Amino acid sequence: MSVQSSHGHTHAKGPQSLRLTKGAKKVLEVLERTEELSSAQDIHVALRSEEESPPGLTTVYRSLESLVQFGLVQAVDFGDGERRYEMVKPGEHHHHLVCEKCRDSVHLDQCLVQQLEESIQAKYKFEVRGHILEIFGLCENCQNAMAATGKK
Amino acid sequence: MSVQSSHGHTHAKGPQSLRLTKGAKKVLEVLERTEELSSAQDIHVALRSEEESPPGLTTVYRSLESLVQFGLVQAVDFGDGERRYEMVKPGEHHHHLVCEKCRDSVHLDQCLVQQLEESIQAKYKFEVRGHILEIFGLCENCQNAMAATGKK
DNA sequence: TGGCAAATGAAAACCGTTTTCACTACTGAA
DNA sequence: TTCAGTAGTGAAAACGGTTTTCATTTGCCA
Repeated sequence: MSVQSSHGHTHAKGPQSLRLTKGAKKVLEVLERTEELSSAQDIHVALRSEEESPPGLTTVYRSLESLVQFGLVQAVDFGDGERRYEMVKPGEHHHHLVCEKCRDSVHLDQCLVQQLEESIQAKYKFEVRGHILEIFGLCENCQNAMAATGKK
Repeated sequence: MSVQSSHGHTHAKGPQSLRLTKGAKKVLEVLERTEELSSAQDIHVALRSEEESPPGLTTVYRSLESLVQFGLVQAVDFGDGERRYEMVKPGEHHHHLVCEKCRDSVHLDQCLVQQLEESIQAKYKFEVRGHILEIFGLCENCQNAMAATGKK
């Protein structure tokens, strides 16, 4: 897949040929320097605080969609009704530990599911194309905080 | 945790003592005889087609919430904006293969993450309390259908 | 039976996301 | 360089699942 600049007339006939639009570049910049996962609205807020004429929310959503198609960004869903995004480091694929208390998340360094896929494929004749795995619980800090206050 | 009937005055002081309300029972009945995952709206539709005075959507949502708290039902989120629910068979914990085409889902017979939890706990000092793992792809039928029509 | 808290339903509020539509910006061709 | 056409953008509206509000009903208990 080739990534080209915005507004180029490509004569590619793909469903939609992918371009890196201006807005998408700004979105990507935010994600590049953000350690944690960001929601579309997070990104929008960030852009508004630093750009003179920041892209609107709509454009942020659209940019994220195409960045995901590019494979530059991956969407992560914790099932709390708000999708989050992060840069894809090439060749990396990983999951998160999400603290239920402070919502901080930690990357697990590699994909824990890969080795399962083959056996699933064989056993169920199911063509695996993707998966979500997110692990919830309490980070060390919150464990301590709760122990201190006696809350459960 | 004790499950009691609706409207009972329990003198338990828990945050909210859990009761199995009339609406929740009906919701549970639907889930009991449903093989696939059901959304709140699925359940509501099912109830409307078979009850003289079916619980409203609001009640279905509230029932599901408490059934999840009871531990009788688990919520599953595929990240498509619609939460689904299923009965928890005691002691069972599993994940799903979800076909991206027809949305059918197959239960995996056991939890694939359990053995990971210990090592995560040790390595990250993270207290694991739960996780989501759902695997997406194409079921055998849809693979064949696509092969037949040449679609990709 | 009367009182009261819990349960319920309808409608409205919510909130993240998507769609619509008018307008702007860019590009390639003439 | 201008023109035409297409892609990108933003504001506002639409959407859809879920939650909240609030008035009403239900059923337990004294």
